[in-house]
Amino acid sequence: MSNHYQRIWKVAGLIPQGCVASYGQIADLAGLPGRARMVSMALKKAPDELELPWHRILSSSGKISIPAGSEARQEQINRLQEEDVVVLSGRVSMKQYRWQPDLVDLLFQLDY
DNA sequence: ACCTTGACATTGG
DNA sequence: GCCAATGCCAAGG
Repeated sequence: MSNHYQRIWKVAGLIPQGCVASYGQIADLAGLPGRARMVSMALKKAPDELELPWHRILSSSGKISIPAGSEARQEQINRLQEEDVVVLSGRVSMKQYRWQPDLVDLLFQLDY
């Protein structure tokens, strides 16, 4: 598996409960600017045992990106609401919940 | 190697 | 805020 996935998984795993991030934001933090779509792929391929908080990752507009009708979509909504994140019409207010990590801490966390 | 697909982002109307 | 057009790029056929 490419080390890009590893980096994405690592960053995604650091999103605190009650917060959300966009695919693009995770890509940026993983040192992969412009590759938001790779984040979605990496999440789909992530081993279950990593227990990544995939539900905290949304489109940049705050909309849930999982297609309607999918079972995972409702699961994402449920998980967010369990963390007291308000979801209205399949959307979360990025303004209120966006993760704003301390970049220095992040570097330590990622072993750079 | 070529073409299509997508759990994306940005821009312009 | 919604939508369409564009750009993007790894995966899978």
